Amino acid sequence: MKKTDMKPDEHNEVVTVSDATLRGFVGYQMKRAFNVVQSDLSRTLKPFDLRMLTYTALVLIVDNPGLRMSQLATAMDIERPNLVLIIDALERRELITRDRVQTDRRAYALKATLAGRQLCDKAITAVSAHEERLLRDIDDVALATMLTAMQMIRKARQEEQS
Amino acid sequence: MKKTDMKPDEHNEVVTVSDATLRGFVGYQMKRAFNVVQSDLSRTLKPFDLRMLTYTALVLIVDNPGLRMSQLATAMDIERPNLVLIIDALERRELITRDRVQTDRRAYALKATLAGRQLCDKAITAVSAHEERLLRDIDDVALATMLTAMQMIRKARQEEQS
DNA sequence: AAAAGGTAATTATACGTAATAACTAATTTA
DNA sequence: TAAATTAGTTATTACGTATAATTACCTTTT
Repeated sequence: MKKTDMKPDEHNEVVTVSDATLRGFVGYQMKRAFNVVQSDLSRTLKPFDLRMLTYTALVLIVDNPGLRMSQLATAMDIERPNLVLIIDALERRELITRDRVQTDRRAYALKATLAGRQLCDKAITAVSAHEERLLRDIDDVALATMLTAMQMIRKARQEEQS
Repeated sequence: MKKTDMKPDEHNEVVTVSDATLRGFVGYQMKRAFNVVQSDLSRTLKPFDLRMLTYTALVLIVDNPGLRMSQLATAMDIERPNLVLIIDALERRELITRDRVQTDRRAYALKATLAGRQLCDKAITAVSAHEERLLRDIDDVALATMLTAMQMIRKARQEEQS
């Protein structure tokens, strides 16, 4: 039985912690792994003054010029209210523009500025390098299998909710 | 190119959102998949009035009677201060006891009560059933590969930090 | 025995992410 | 035109995570 804590047992008390029950759960493993990936990602994005969600939003805006906020919220799978501050931050730094749509004056068309596109490119390069380093010991087939499985989990919910 | 939003294009504007750039990143896929798993887990634990972390702590205490808080924090990979409220909640509901260790009166020995063990068993059963349902379309080999890959990601950080 | 340093748990605080209700403004529909 | 809907916003709340600082206790050294 694998133990996570290997201190010597001096007082006949618990000195090793068994997570045998939890280890087989996908939720448990995924949470632990995601913590590692996320903290690596946060560190990687820090020099660009981007957070996980501002980065995601920026990439999607660069790739989809003219996007509206509600579309972006749907794509990011977050609630509209939570997108507002993210967009505010990107606009304040002049990485994106937020222009009223002529045909629907309730909506904003989001577009990346030149500075936004340049920062986005640099950030993507940095994130790629960091992921490659973090995942270098996992072979390509296993990685592809994991990515496919994770996409299936996303789809599983979509089907459940409809 | 796969699009996530399939509304009809009525005004020649962006109506589909491409996440092609992000889709290949493990961090992106894992965040999305983890959101699904976590929200399913939260719903599953709600009837037991447990959250993800109180559940994890309870299982580990049941499996490791006499555990100390600092050991539990290490095992859960969270900071000691953040464990305090979790343990408070479990103790308040009399699912665990928190007794001073005689040989080291700074520390507490954590043990599950009978009620704690019973609730834990029920919760584990419910979580197992929900995970099985969520993952039923993923074959066992792919699942095992994913679990292994996620454990390797955890180890990758350990090595980096030493 | 006293001093110095370390450890266990706690308190307070802050940040990032997520969910909800309630609101304004604009648009669509009935 | 009135009613319902949609886009975006504000405010609030909750959860998970991280750090600094504090108290109490332990261990080691002298």
